[in-house]
Amino acid sequence: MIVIDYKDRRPIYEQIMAGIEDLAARGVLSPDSQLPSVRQLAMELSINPNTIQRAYSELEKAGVIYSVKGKGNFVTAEPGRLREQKLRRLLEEMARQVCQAMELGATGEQLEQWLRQVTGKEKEGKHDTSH
Amino acid sequence: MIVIDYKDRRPIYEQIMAGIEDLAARGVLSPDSQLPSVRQLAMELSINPNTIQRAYSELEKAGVIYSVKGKGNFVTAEPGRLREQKLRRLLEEMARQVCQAMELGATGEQLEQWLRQVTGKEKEGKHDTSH
DNA sequence: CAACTGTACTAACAGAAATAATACACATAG
DNA sequence: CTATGTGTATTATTTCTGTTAGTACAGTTG
Repeated sequence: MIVIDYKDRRPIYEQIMAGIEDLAARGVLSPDSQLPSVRQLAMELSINPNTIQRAYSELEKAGVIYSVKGKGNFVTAEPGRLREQKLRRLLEEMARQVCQAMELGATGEQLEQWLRQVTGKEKEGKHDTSH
Repeated sequence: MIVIDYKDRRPIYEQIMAGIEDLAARGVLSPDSQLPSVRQLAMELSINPNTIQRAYSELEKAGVIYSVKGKGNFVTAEPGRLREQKLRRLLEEMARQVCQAMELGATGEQLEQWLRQVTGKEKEGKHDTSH
């Protein structure tokens, strides 16, 4: 379910964090459901257990999961709350990029037209990012 | 003019590249204008000359600047062309983020409304990124 | 007890970034 | 020609982060 991309600049433990957050946000992992154990996931992904441990402990610190000694790691976050949170951060970042785009000469009208194109294609199920 | 942020994940040489690209894109550095020398800029930023050298050589490989032995480094790119290029890459990234936002539950209408708010505030000169 | 869990710890390794110290080639002002 | 400022190249060293490896210990469960 989780895929590691070694070309990705982000370290492995962050990719794992993002992968689990994503599963939790989409409801594939519902609250209180159990995650694979540190050693098991390390086996599946062919990486060191310590790396999984790091991802899990940081996810716990972020409030996404909780752990019980001797039992396992479990999901804390509800999909709705998580999606809300991720969306909010995404929009913050996009707002900065919109400002940057306007500094580069784009007008509000151009951006609105561009957005309609993108959202339009999105509705049709295709993910065409070419221009 | 160029500021180095040590909290930034990007390496110093990339921050320098981005800084110079930015100055060239905004026309502060026009084509054929001379950049500070490797050693001088290293002094100003209190970093090693080799780091500047790396930034310059990669900028040359990217076609943003050119260098003349014994004379110095000079700007190649025209502001217009650079802005165009940067804007295109920015929109590609934003398109991916729009898709992601819709996966998180945002509708096209919500995004359009959101965009009008952002572009509206931008016109007024304020950079308010709060929700 | 055995076989799972999480957790902690130390040591070693790998890669990238940055520094340090030279050295050499070219341009130009004096 | 010399001195000084350019770019360029090279090698070694350092530093930091991420990752691996191995071991150990504590709690849970059948």
